[in-house]
Amino acid sequence: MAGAPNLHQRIREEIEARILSGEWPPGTRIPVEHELVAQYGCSRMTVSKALSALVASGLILRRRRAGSVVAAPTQPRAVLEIPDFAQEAARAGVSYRFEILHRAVERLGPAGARRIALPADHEMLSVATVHIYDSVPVAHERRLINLAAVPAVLNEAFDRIPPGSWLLDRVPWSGAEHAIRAINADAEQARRLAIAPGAACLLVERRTWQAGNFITEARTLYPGDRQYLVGRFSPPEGHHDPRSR
Amino acid sequence: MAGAPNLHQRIREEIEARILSGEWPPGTRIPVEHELVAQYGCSRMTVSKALSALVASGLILRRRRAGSVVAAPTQPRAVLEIPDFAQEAARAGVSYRFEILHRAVERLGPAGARRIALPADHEMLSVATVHIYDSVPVAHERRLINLAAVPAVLNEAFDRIPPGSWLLDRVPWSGAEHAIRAINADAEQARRLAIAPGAACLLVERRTWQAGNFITEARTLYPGDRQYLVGRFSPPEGHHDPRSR
DNA sequence: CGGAATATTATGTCTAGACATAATTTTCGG
DNA sequence: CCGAAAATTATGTCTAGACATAATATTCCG
Repeated sequence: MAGAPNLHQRIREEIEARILSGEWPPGTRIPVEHELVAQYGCSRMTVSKALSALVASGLILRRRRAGSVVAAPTQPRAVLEIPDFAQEAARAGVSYRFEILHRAVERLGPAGARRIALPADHEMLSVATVHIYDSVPVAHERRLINLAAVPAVLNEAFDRIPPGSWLLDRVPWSGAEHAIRAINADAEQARRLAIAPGAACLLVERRTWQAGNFITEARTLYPGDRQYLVGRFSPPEGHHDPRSR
Repeated sequence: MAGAPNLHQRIREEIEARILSGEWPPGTRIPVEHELVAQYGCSRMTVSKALSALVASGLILRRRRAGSVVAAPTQPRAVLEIPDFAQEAARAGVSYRFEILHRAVERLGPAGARRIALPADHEMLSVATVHIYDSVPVAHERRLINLAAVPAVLNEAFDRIPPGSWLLDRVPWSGAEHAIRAINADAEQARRLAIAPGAACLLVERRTWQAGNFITEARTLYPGDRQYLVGRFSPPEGHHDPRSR
């Protein structure tokens, strides 16, 4: 008798509410499945589905025989979106263009090898790009692309699509690593971004892998006076709006 | 036929592998459930569980009658951990202490009201803290705590536990909002963090709500020359290591 | 031929059982 | 009283069905 009732979702939400409201603090034992079965008048499978979802979202822990307990709050986290420049500009209603400042095949040096945790001497395509919204430069990007993993990149001129979008469309990735830092812009960077030398900038490093093979590294510099990166997060995995619930 | 076999997980992993390897690019139709049932010799419930997990992780989309298809890659994201200073120091094997630089009850001014999206004039406890690892200041934090939501904070001296940890332990939160920026340290901030005036710093703003009520805002300033914030992320929700798979 | 009614299909949710397994409790023997 | 063996319990996984629903195919009729 189903198709829409979504009873398991209702169970999930009611337990979730009690946890988030503080009624059930961390460590509280959740009613055992067979009690919930009696309470909701459904089968154990339905209850189990609700509890599984709560486990997946990190709100509860289930242990055989010991029962289910409310999990300790996880360390706060923010989700940092790394937008595609063209898409972001389109949504904001501004024009977008980019310029390729540099393009060369290089061998990976010792500094890069350390960052990427890869033996040096791998052949990389090195590309420097500046991204421009309505004639205002918004980001400066230096990118390394592993030629062994993406040989086709040699045939791409990047005259219509910037390297980041080109890779995102073509090359699947299964793992990524990010680092975020603040740096003072040097003379070259300041000129490219049309800001004062020494101005604080956000540097986002992003490295991606596919099946254990290094694909690409992007080091993107954003002027720091604009609040480019905003993340929202609700405990642990739910998709609630902030300011609700 | 149960208890450990985890067949649904195996099905999930095999489909996942085909998607991540590029064998099934976005838009590819996944074999319909009854084909998977035949292929794995299990019930439809088991297959459905595997596919539900793939939906939850954003790898596939399921539409009635239309079948399941591989989802378009989501926008890259990084997960930014916001560590508890004491815990982080303990893990790193360094000593931790903090100093309260300022503490006062204030009414929310217009600038704060704009950031928090709350009417001004709310009573807030304002606290400024500096966090120190092995006598090196690692962060400067200015915090506002909503007295209407957390009146008990008036009785807390913060002589043993810093305000952030105190709140995390006591007050549940259900929504948060973050902003990340780079700024040049002013004279006061530079002095507190023992860095050069004008040095680039990372400013992380974090605002939390509970049941629609504003709880607290923390504006934490990190010296930018150290790479404090590292996020890792795998598409969309898996917990794979980078450099594997 | 075009639009409306109908049939088909794949997923969505659910039930009422089953056996498996891990961890705790209880029992029992020394 | 203590430690080992056995019973108990709660979750973990699974099955073979069921009806519901949304979207697409097909048929039918004017």
